[in-house]
Amino acid sequence: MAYWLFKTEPGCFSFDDLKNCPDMTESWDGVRNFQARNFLRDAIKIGDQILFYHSNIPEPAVVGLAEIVRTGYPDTTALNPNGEHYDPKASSEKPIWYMVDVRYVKALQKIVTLECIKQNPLLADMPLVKRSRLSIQPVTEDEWQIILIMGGASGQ
DNA sequence: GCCAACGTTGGC
DNA sequence: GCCAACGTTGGC
Repeated sequence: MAYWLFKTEPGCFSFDDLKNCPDMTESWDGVRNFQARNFLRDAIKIGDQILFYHSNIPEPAVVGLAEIVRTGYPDTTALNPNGEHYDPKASSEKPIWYMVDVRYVKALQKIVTLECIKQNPLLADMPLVKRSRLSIQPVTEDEWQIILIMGGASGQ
């Protein structure tokens, strides 16, 4: 089992949106970055655990936990010319882009802000700190445990 | 809203 | 295949 950090702008899709979706699953579509695509297509497995991160807001932070319920499959939003994620190079034969399905697990007791993550030397190697633009990032087990402790959700 | 970082594109 | 230009992301 592996750990990941998924970034989202809450104005676009928030952790509450995930919590409130009727069937408790939501497709993670619209990823248009090759490195993140490779994680979605090749590396992410069912049951992998996710840190859900809100970006592009005054206080960016990890706000909750989610998990993978379906592994990578073609992202058909790339095929819709009227959609905002349209990519004219994609086709049903060559989808280029992939998505996964995720399920809400639980909110953290307290959010773990980027500021706090930056202050912790044990988290200095996280891509979030070093290469913040990557939208899907691997998280080590140590980093996962530390962030859960900081968020008041350890040992569960 | 600014701008630095960085991924992608395209001319050569 | 290099690299400058361009577009996007995301912290501030």
